[in-house]
Amino acid sequence: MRYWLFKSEPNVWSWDDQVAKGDQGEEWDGIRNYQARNFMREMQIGDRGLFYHSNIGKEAVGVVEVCATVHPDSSTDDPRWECVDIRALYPLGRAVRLDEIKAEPRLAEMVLVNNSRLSVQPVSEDEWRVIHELAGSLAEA
DNA sequence: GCCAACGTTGGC
DNA sequence: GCCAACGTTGGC
Repeated sequence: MRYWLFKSEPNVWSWDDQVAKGDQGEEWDGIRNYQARNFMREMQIGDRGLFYHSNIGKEAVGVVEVCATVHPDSSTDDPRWECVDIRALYPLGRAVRLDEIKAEPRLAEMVLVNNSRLSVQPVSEDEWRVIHELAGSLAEA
């Protein structure tokens, strides 16, 4: 199983919106960046991801699971763009803010810190554990 | 609201 | 295939 991070502006699509979709999940559509799309192509069902609020909040708020592998993005006719489906699994014990992530030496290599514009990105297993530690959540939840 | 960083586009 | 111009993202 691999770990990822999904960025969303909460005024457009928030964690609460994601939770409201329930177990059926929702397309992670609208990605128009090759790097991000290529990461989605690597995703497997059951992979986990952090749900991160950009712009407003700037914090990781919950954990999602990939529930459909990559398929055409229904929000465009352009065949270049594909996406996966994700569903909400559980909220973090508390939100972990970007400034905390930047202040944590063990997270200095996170893509979020070094390439803040990439909207879908991989997270290492160590980083995954540290985020959960900061959130007061069990990584195995 | 500003602007730096980055990605994409298109002319050559 | 280079690179200038432009558009977008996202932190501040």
